[in-house]
Amino acid sequence: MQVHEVTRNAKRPANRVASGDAVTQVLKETIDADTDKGSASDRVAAAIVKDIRMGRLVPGQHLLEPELTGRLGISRGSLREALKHLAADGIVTLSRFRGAYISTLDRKAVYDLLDTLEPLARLAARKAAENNRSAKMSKELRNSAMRLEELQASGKRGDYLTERRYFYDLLIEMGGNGELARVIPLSRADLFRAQVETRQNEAQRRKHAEGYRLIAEAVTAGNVGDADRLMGEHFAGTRVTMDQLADEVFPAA
Amino acid sequence: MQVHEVTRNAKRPANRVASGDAVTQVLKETIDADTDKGSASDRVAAAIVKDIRMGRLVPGQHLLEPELTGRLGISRGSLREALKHLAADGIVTLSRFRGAYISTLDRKAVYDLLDTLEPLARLAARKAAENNRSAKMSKELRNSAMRLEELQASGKRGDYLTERRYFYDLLIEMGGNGELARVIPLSRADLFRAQVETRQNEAQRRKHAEGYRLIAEAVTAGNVGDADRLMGEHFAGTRVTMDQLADEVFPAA
DNA sequence: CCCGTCAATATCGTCGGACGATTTTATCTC
DNA sequence: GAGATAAAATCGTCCGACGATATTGACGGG
Repeated sequence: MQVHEVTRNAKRPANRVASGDAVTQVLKETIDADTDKGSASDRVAAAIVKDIRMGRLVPGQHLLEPELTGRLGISRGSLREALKHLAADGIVTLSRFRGAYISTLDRKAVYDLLDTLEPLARLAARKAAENNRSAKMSKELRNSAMRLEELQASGKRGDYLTERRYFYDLLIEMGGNGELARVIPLSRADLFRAQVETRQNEAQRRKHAEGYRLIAEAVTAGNVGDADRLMGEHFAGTRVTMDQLADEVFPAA
Repeated sequence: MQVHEVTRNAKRPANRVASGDAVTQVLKETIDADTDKGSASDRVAAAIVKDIRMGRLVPGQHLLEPELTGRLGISRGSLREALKHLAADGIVTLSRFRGAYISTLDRKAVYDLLDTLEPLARLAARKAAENNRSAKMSKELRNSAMRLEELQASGKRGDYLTERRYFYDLLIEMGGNGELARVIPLSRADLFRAQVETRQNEAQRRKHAEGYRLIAEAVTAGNVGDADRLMGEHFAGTRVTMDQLADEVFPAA
């Protein structure tokens, strides 16, 4: 399970300039600006996932409770709820007396994730195509796919991943399946993407971004079969890319 | 996310006699006997899911923090972690100042759950069939399917659901996909089953139990295609059963 | 007798401090 | 320099407290 940022009411990612501030303030800002509602632990969990996307937290990184409570201005109890939540989603790994670490995905974990995520993503695409009644959301989905191609070209990796998350949130919201929104491991996919994103070459990245545009077109055209098939091809392409990446990208867990 | 009872190392359900004790002791016993490891919040969450399977907690039921901490002998903090976890998995619904309730699934939620669960269950069946190397686990899976038919006939609903959960845990463990174990909403399926189980007629129940035997045979024979197809037919049968059930089984959420 | 108003109660979300258990690190001795 | 010992760090759990809000019950008027 992933961090349950409210998937309904998917929120357009803010186009914030990345001020290279002291890390001490970064998480705090993230919370105040973007995840301003929900319980304290939900806000913290969402902020940590976002910081993974933005590259401010990297796989393997050590998270200390005293430090985080200090930075985020919350109590240990609330922080522990957030970490427990993230651990259940496989975003962080908790080890007693030693602290929490941002999880690292080895090669098998990545293929397992892709195998599990694919049927859910295809379901999301089918449901969205079949259920899409809102012209506004259709337009927003196409816009998001367009922004993805722009962000890919501009090299803003963190913003690209945040926009990608928004794209999936939109797709799921359009499909109207609340269970899918709860189950689909988008946050773990964020972790996966953050880990491999910088290791891909230009062609791989471009193809990845193009996939979203094709999917958006099929979905907004109400073409259920194409939406499903294109999402499948998108995953097939991702697997090919993974096959091409060196082993060092996937440290031993 | 569902309650992450350690799915690896799936534990055979104890054939405990249901002593109709004071409810005050029931949860406590459940914890001590069956969920004896892991953190306090994990034990509590697992115990609550189990009590839902056993019919000791019913959908819509009100859970009060002071009462539960008293019964279970844990602090409020640990209980809150457990409730938060269960809420993320859609097992309980938290509403501020009003308490926690066992979630109730309306008709749409049930169909959404089935749509989401089906591709994951089929993936589990395929992976188990394709990956099954342990003769011991194959035997255990067939035994579990056999016990399911016995328990169905004997009318022990709670034990049937617990065995069913064990069957799925086995299947997933055999498949060896750790991501699937994390994502598949088995606890929510438990909630769904507990809600509808008593409303099904004999024929519906018998067919349901038979499905597991067929699946177990295909899986242990290493027949990937059949395993996938049979799981799909199993879900198709479940949908037919749901279509036949009266609306009153699915209260307004 | 019914209904609206208002106070008392119940309940959650969060906080801060405390303790034991265990790992990690630093210090000291040889 | 290596090993043993002590100190520090860190998590898991518990307890008590406070504010905020919903629920409940009492009270009085119509």
